[in-house]
Amino acid sequence: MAQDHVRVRIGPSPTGEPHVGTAYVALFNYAFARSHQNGAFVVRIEDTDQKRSSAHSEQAILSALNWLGLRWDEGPDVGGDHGPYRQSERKEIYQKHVQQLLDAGHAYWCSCTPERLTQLRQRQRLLGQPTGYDGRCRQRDAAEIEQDKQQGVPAVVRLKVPQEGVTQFTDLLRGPISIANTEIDDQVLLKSDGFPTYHLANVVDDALMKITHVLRGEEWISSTPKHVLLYECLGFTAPQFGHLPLLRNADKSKVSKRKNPVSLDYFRQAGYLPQALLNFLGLMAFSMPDGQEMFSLQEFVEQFGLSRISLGGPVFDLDKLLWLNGRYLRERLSTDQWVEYIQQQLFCPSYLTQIAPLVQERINRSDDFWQYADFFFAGDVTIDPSHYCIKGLEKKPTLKLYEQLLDLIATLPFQQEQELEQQLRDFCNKHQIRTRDLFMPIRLMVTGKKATPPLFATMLVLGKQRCLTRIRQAVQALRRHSY
RNA sequence: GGCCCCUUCGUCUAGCGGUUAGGACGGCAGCCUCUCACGUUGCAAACACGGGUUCAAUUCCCGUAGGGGCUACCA
Repeated sequence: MAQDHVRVRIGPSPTGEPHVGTAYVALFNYAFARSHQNGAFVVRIEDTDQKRSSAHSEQAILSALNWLGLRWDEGPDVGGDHGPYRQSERKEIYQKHVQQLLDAGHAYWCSCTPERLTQLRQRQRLLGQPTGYDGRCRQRDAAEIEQDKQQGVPAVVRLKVPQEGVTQFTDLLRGPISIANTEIDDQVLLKSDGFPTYHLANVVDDALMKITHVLRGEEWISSTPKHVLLYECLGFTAPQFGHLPLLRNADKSKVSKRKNPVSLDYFRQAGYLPQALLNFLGLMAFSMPDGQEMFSLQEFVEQFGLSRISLGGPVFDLDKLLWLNGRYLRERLSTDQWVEYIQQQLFCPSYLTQIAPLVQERINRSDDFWQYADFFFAGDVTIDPSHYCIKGLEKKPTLKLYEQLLDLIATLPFQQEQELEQQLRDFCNKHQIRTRDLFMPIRLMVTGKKATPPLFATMLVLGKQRCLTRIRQAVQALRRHSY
């Protein structure tokens, strides 16, 4: 019996917060699978970057997708016939295929140093040539390679891309796309730590997992020819590719946490309903035949079709999401359901338990609770932007400083109060500002108040995403404000 | 710099050769109303530009411009 059912997958990389882009691509894959007879939707964890991947992040991503109600048929948690579904558990499989490529002469060992590669790229760029590996290690004989290996010289395996010809594929959404092979780099397939790169792992897994259609972000278009070549070299039939337009910031750049809230945890936490967020994502690059803008996942699936996808990169517009969420709140939820939602999402005991000790020691009557705790629940805490000024600092350097602060905070773990405090103190030191001159504005940004529980504990309870969002909002207000 | 992708109101989009270029968010104005919100009615607002093809181009083709992505031992 021929296996011709549609199988699609998403391959989130567990390297941080669950990203709204992941949800967007997941939604379209889900809809594609569900709109076909016996279509399968697979989740595969692409954790080949040892340094950045974490189990915590993987958990957060799966949990966020679950929150949205996108159920998958196969995945690391639910299993399936094509597992394991975590790339870090498939190392031998990749190893085997790398060997196959090596034996067939489609790949070769390369021990060029990062320094040489950097120089090479600089030179190529200067000459207006495509940047890429120059093939120096292509001709090395077995003895040389063996010698390197004995001496423990770090080496990678590269794909031997043909130096002539053109590689073509047909994008499901855009038609034929072709790229000259001279433009294709001898891609690294196996890193020196023994892990595969995305390109190898992805191709091998999609083939072995019998994926029929690859719907992924547009950012992958230019590496698709590499993948096509890899399928050929490995003797696999390539799946069909469709590249979805990228979600954008207001300035049209690829949506990013610097310019937008992008963490699914943020949306959950900020009181967006999963149905509303999903609906909104479904409005990105897609439209219903009848123009309907409010629809369930079920309805989306029923009407879904690749031909209804538009290609301009949609700006992720919070205003419209907000409006849509409002409609769900008042049109789709009964009072009882909303009460339940509030209890679970806003006043859930575990959250209150974090807040209570901070407030308890500074009040005399429990109804003063709000006075010290409102900002733990409020969405918007903006106050007069003049409060965000830093003593003795002009507007421009102040804004710059806040940008750097945002960058710093974005990288902090938000686990321990002392660590957070230390990092922010170091930040002050580095920029030669007195801590009190920075900490009060931060306090006002994240709480809207001068008197609050200790700043760092407060920030931890609020969580990184909310802190970032509030500071970002405050900085924008300050930018518009004249000194 | 090189390669690739994209281009309808500020934003999300409909349109698949002949339309007064439609809807939604946001904006503005009116109505509703004890306030606010909701709701509702109306208004302003777009086919990037230049060549073709065609009786006819927003729609098809080619350029230009603009935007975006990629250019890692990250995905």
